[in-house]
Order: sequence, then C-alpha cells, then structure tokens
Amino acid sequence: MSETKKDFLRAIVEEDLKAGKYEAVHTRFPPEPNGFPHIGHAKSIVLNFGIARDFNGQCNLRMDDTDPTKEDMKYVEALKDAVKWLGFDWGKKVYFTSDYFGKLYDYAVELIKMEKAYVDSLNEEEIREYRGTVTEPGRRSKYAQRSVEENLDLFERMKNGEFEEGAHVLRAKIDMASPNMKMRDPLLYRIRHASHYRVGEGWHVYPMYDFAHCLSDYMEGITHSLCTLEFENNRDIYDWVIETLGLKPPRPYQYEFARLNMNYTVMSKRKLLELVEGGYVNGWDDPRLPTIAGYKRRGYTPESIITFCEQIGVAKANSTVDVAQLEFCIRDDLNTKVPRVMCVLDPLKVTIENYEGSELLDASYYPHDVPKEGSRKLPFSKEIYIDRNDFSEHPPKGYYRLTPEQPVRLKHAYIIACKEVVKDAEGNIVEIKAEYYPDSKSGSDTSGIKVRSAIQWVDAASAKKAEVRVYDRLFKCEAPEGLDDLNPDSLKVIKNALIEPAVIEEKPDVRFQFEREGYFYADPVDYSDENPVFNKIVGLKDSWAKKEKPKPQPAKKQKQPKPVQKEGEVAPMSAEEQGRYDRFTHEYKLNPEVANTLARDEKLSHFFDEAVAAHESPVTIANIVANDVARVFKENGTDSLTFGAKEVAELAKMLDEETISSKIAKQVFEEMTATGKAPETIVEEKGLKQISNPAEIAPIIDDVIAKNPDNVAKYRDGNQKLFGFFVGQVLKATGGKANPKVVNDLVREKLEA
RNA sequence: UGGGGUAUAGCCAAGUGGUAAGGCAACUGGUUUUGGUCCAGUCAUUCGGGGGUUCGAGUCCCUCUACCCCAUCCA
Repeated sequence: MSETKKDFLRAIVEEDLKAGKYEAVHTRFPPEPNGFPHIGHAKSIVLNFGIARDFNGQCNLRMDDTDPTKEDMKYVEALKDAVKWLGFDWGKKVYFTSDYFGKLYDYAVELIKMEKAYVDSLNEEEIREYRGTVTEPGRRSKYAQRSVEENLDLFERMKNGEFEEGAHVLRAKIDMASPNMKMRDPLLYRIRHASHYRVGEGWHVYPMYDFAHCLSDYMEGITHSLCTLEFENNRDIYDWVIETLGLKPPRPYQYEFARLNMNYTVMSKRKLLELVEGGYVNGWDDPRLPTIAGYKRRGYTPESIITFCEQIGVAKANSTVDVAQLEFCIRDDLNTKVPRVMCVLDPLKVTIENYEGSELLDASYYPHDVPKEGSRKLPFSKEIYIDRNDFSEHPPKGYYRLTPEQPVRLKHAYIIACKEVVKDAEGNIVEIKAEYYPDSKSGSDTSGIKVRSAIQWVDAASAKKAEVRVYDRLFKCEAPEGLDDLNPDSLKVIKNALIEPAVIEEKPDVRFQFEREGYFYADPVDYSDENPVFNKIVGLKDSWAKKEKPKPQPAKKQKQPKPVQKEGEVAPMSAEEQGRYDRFTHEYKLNPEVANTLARDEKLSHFFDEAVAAHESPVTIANIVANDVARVFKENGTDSLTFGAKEVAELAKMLDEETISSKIAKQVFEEMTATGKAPETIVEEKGLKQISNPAEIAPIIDDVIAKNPDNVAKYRDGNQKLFGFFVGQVLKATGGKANPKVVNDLVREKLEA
C-alpha cells in the first residue's frame, strides 16, 4: 500500500499506523443475518477485508445478531458464502455478537453500578413522548431516580424473564436535552421472550445495537470500525460507552462512508424482499437481482465484482453509481478469459444450394488478441442457420451483413451470397437460398471477395437446441420508486436457440462468449446436457444498435444559462454587532466584508482590538484575524490558544515592513499555532526573511525556464494558466522566500522575452 | 425548525495555496474473419451560488442554497 491512490479511510489507517496508535489494523465486516447479501455488502466486504489485506492486518466476519425476532441461520450461511465467493478469508472462526451476551450483560451491570444506566419502566409510547423532538429537548423519566440496588435487581429479573416484553428497558443515563437525538438516554437492553436462532431460550433481555456494537468491536480488538453514513449520529454513543466504561486502550474508532446505490435497481432489504415475496422475480438468486446470489447465478465473476468495488472508490458523498460501470467490469474480465462459441438466438434457415456433403472446420476458441490456446471442430453442411438480424432484404444505410446484394462471411467458414428469399403466405421470410464460394474457406481464402462482416451460424444437422434466458434491467427507470417502475421485459426466455455441439459435448468452460451477442453462463441450477440453459451475463457493446436507433439522448449540453440560485436572507446584526461594524468600517477603514466577519463574532472582535492596540495596523491585522485566526478558533475552539493578540500584531508588523511575504506569513502563523513560539523567533530560526533582490531571484527563474522547455512553449503558445506554474516553481526553489511580486514581474518579463 | 453530514463533467472520483488526476459513459479515427477487443485522439477556462483574503483559491475566511441522516424497545 504505497504508490496506489488511497481513499480517505486508508489514509486514516495509514496515519494511525504511522503514529503508532495501533500495532496492526483490525477491521470487521458486521452484517446482521436478517437478509441476503447484495452488492452493497460486497462494497463493505471489499473495503474491510481489502484494508486488512493492504496493511497486513486482520478482518473479522461478525454476525451482528442482537435481534432474535429477525435473524436466521440461512442468512448466516448466505453471508458466509458471499465472503467466501468473493475470495476473502475470515480466519479461524466466524464471530457472533450473540457469543458476547454474557460479557455484554456484565458491562451493563457495571454501567448500572456507575449510575450511568437505569431501568426505565415507561411504555414505548411514553418513551417516545419523553424523548422530545429535534427542536425541543426531551425530559427524563422519573424511573431514572432508581437506586443502584433497585436497578440491579430489576435488570437481573428482566434477564430471568420475570417481566413481560415492554415492561422495562435498560437505558444509558446521558442527556435528555442533547441536540443529538441519539444521545437522549438511548436504550441499552429490551425484554424479548423470543428464541434466538443461535443461543435459544436462555436470554430474556437482548442488547441494542448501540450498546453491543462498540463493545463487540472493542472485545475483538477492532481498530477501525467502518460503517455507513446513517450511523454518523450513533458515533457519539459508541464513544460514550467506551469512555464511560473506562476501557483500557487501544480502543476502536468509528468512521463512516457512503453506502452503494446503483441506478436501475433497488438495494434496500425491504424492497428486495418485496420483489422476492411478491413473485416479481424468481427467488433470492434471480439473476436480475443485485444480490450476491443473483450475480453469482447470472454468471458474474467475483473478480469483476471486486474490481467494480475498487473502481467506484469510497467517499462520504451520497451517490448513485451507473450500472454501466459494473457491466464494463464483467465484460472486461470475461474478454480475456472465456471461449468464443457460436449460438443463433433467432434462427433463420439458409440452404447453400451449391454445397454437397459435409466437413469439419477448425475453429479456435479464442480470437487472435486473446493469448489462450484451444479449438474445436465445427460441422458444416448444406443447411445452416443464421440469426434473423443478420439478413436484411431492404438494408438500412451502413448495414454490413447479408443482403440480396451483399455477401457475408460465415465465421470460420465460407463466404456466401443470397440467391433467393423464400417467404410464407404472410410475407415473412422463412428461408434464404444461398451460394457459397468454394475458394473462400477461412484460413485459405483465395477468392479475393471483400466482405464487411463475419457472422455466427450453426450447422442444422448437428446444432443443439438450447434455452437462453436474456436478462435486461429489472427497472425501466434510473431511480425506481416502486413496482410500477418494473421493466416488463426484464426477462426474455428464448426456447429455440441453436448452439454448436462442442459447447455441450466438449464443455470448454461454463462461461462463454456467444460470438457477436454477449457473455453467457450455463445456469448452475437448471442446465442439463439434454436441456441446456444459458443465462445472459451481459451483452457486447454494440455500436451498430446504437447507430440504428439512437437513444433519446437528453438534449445535448447547450450552454445552459446558469440557473440563478436563490439567495437566503442574512440574519440582521444585533445593536452591539452593528456598533462594532460601524467602528471598524469608519475608524479603521476596514473592508465591509472583513468588518462584518469580525463584528459578528465577539471573540474575534476582541482579539482584533487587542492586536491593534499592540500594533496600529488595523487592515493587516483584520485580515489575519478574520481569516487565519478565525480558522483556528473554528477548529480548536478559543480555549488553550497557543498564541495571543500580541503575536498576531508582531506578525502583522513584519508583513507591513515586508520582512516576510504573505505566503511566508501563513507558514509562520501555522508554526505559531502549533508551537506557540513568537513570530520573530520562527522567522529567525528558519531563516524565512523575504528575498526581494532581483539579482538573486533571476538566476533561479532562468533555471526553472531552462528545465521546463515544454511548458515555456505552451505558455508562449497562449496557455496563460502556466504562469502560475512558473511562479510556483520559483517559489518552491526558494523555499517560499522569494518575494512573489518580484517573482511575478521577473517571470513575466523573461517569459515574454 | 435543533444537531450531524455532503456538494468537483452525464455517472463515480482524486485533489491539504502554485499546470483541474484516473475510471465509466459518449464521440472521432486506425487495426480487426466478433459493428467485440486493442490502439490513437476528443470530452471541466473551472470545482453548488455570492463575496472576502492572497502575487496566485477547488483548497483559507464569511455567507447563502440544495440534498442526505437523526424523534424504532431495528441494525
């Protein structure tokens, strides 16, 4: 993990490792076994196991099974299958939160003893009511007053099953007025008399996610607990539990990333379940579903899914990935892997009138650009089938295939020409009578005939009948909202496709490219040699189809007039703020924006006044205070400042006297906030005084110009952007000390010369 | 409405004050016995809007806007 691009999570891990915060990284993939895994899980699996692999750490597979009413062993198996299928190794054992019920209970008891948790006996409705709303604080239940002894007794009896469900809950005692709703005395345990799929009947209380998850992470020695964005608000509880219990380090920290969304499909458990239970698809492994089982059954390779997950990256912005990206990954993977064979989806009979007998043609399984060996014999005789799409009686412009006037090559065989089109009573084409050119045999063609296209075909006598299931997007729109958006043509079953015999007799693979059609997979469930069934994995790119009927492209990007953005109202200033503002603008002649920033912030105003008292240079000081000091205040708060107004005044003075450049001033300021040293000392120690002597700067510029002839040419060619590049290079060469104004002038002068 | 997040091309996404990476999609052209692959090329004067600071801002400051998450005894 060095030269490859890092996502923000890997950056955090690397930094923590470098800082010695942990000895090794330890992640976990913690699904609740209450549904079948989908490609969103794959993203998380690839992330968690991938980070562990990249940094030589470990990744646990943990079933987060704290709700006995929802979970089931079949989901555990499905989850394990998914991880295994993707090629990751969870080590010795699968972890279960349910294995920690005992320890978790002990931690809860500890919290009660610390008076940080209490048994609440409000009912569900009351609890909701007491919680308040996002704008109003909640209020604490009277039961929060219970003594430690009473809480201990009650909690134990809850565990023993003495109470009805809902009679009591265990809650953390945090803050009912917290602006974070999650922190308003979150529930830790609830009573459930349900039987747990793993631990059975023993327990009558079950821990909640917020209590169990952080502690499970801690107990397993997890270092980085990665979860999706919707848990951002839960992070405070995560930290609270670990801190309140005073657990000894190292402890895990939670980081959040955006979950995967993809267009033309749905990803939520609820919606997926609706599709399956409603019979809109054929089970959890329906190849149209974005479930791991679906992709697997459809014929996707684990490699392609992993590549996809790596390509889309990990970030914090909610986004919807184009399914075309996934399709690219599987095509790209299969292109170099699978044999090419011929299958005719919509057969049209062709009789080659001047051909007699039969022969076996040599045909490689792989095209010239795939470095793999292997071939089969292709039977050829008088009667063959081609695809109906590959003949056109009245061809559109640009049609390369067979027409009454245009010959075509039969892939791996001869060139044929159409002699007669046979139609039925309704005028449908039922057969083509054709002629072949004996000297045009593939590999030894001396006919000199040029054709535009080579099409797939099968020999009538030896071809096998096959069922081909052609899948299209499950939904007809990018962001489906409900069942109404289902694509009625998402599954097309072709019963009478014809396939060359070698596919069944030789079985060179289970995945194939059906030449010129796409990639297909022998269905692992329904396939038999007697009744072959193939699933379409993905089609080939088809630039002819695109040309023939162009998609209704959303009107080309006309330089649209920028949508005017509504501007909200700015809160009016208080009298006090207004007073400061007036003073700053009149007395000190500050720019209104800067004055505004300062005036609206009491601490900044005060800081500013103090600094000006030390050095009478209001404008310079105001700029530093309103920009840089404001940032420090924002980031670190105003307590524990390492510098005071006096230091800022000194900095301003050096700036005013041009001892240092504004660029260096930023650097000095950083140093000042980090170490608390006086600006003069920093400048002195690091030798940061500005270089303004042109004689000193000029040779450096010459050097930069000499080293970048390409960019000089580009600049002189009119690429004005490069000006900044040269200035930057010169500044870099001088450690930022060159006076940028002088550099600018000199660079311009020399470049224009 | 309080709090927590996010905003860079049609879709993802790098980018930590000095030339707006990369992938997908799209579009040219070349090679091709797959209208595939491959190869060469095009595709952001600009980073949600407006101001400010700076020689220089996608990056720092102020402000506005839009979207997502939180008031399950789910996770």
